[in-house]
Amino acid sequence: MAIERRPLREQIRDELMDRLTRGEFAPGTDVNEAVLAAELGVSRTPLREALITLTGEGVLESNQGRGFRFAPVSRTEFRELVAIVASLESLALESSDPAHLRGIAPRLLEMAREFPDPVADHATVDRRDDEWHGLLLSGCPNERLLDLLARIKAGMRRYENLVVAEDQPVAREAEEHCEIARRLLDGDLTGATEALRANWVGGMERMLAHIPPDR
Amino acid sequence: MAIERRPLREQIRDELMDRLTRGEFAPGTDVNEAVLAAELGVSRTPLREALITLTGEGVLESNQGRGFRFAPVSRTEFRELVAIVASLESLALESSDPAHLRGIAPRLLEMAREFPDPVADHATVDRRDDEWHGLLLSGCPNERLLDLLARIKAGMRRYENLVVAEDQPVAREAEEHCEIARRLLDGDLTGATEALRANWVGGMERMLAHIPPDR
DNA sequence: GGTTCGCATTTTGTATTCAGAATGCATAGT
DNA sequence: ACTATGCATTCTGAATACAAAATGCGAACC
Repeated sequence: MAIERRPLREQIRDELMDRLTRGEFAPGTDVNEAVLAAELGVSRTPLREALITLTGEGVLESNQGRGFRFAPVSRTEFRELVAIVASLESLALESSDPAHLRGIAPRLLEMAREFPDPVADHATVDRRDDEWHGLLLSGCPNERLLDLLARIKAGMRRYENLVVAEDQPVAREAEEHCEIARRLLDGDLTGATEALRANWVGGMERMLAHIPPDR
Repeated sequence: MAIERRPLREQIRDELMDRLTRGEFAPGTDVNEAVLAAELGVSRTPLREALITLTGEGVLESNQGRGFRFAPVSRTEFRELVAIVASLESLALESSDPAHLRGIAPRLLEMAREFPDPVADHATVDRRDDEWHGLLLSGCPNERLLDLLARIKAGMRRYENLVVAEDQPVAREAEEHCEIARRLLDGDLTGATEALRANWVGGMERMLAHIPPDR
């Protein structure tokens, strides 16, 4: 067993992302460094380093003298982020080996089909969705692109807690995934890319209903 | 005059980027925190915070126990970055107001025409190129996208020092800019986007000649 | 009563200190 | 002569200490 040797700041960053995913931090809330550091059992130094990393990912904001706070959500920003991710995932798909895509298509289809299981909580749905997109992009050779996508998606995580799982939207999402998988199975890369874009735009609209009007 | 009130870490980050642009740091070199901090006249704490920020932008790498080093260059990574930036700038162009684009097109054309002035050093050429792309994207309403582009381009800066200014490539670059501007003038957004992609790919190929083969 | 000034408290921003890991060299052993 | 081990040195990683800015409250003044 290789023992864990990562800087504290990274472990802290991950822990904070976990807590964020669990809904422990509301957007707009500010961070009290001393309290949070004590809670995590570390000193302020590596905590601040993690906070700075998360700021770079758009999860937090910082203001001179006022410290860090969890970035507030806004419909505008959400639309902006979705546009970016849709573009980047499209690029990732286009750069992937077509043969590989055809190879994973059956599994993608399968995953999409078993998607709308008993109306699970949104955390489970989101995790499944992430897995699916992860597999979809698994053949992309552009490592920087995958890194970038991961970082941007981290910045979007705070939007996921706003919605409650609903039957109909989840079914729609699954249907769109099936569509993409079918195109890949046919070797229709252009069509798949188009469907992927549509999936993001559709998902965005389904989400937007749950995001309060802007600032 | 509004007096400067920014965290040291940000000022340090900018200063380091300046020095990087001036070619003071070779890719692959590692950072000695104590020395650099003394040189900048600050303590290691805000310096490290700046280093962490730059790591998030791809300018530096960090290894447990071994500190930070300027990320080495590689043809592969360069290609990856160009693909990303090309996609994102295309998206930015497509999200811009067509009327605004038509409005700035004349100025873009003008700038492109006066581009190949007496064979300036590459720093000047790069600065001009940045200005041009900056104006091109000035109408993009997607702020997150512009932020992201700025960060990714920061990560690409270290490639700019590898090339020496040459007459012919600079002329080619200018010609491509003219092409893009003309399309915008005609209101041909699709064509402009295509030409922009071509410009990035072309620029990449012109650069690749100067980047040593991979690791 | 309301507003403003000033002080106390809290919290962030930066510096300094301490601890532990990595590197390099010298020496001892084969 | 070459390898391996131990030690000294150097540097990073993390914690603590200090300084400065922001916030909140209360009293004095209008």
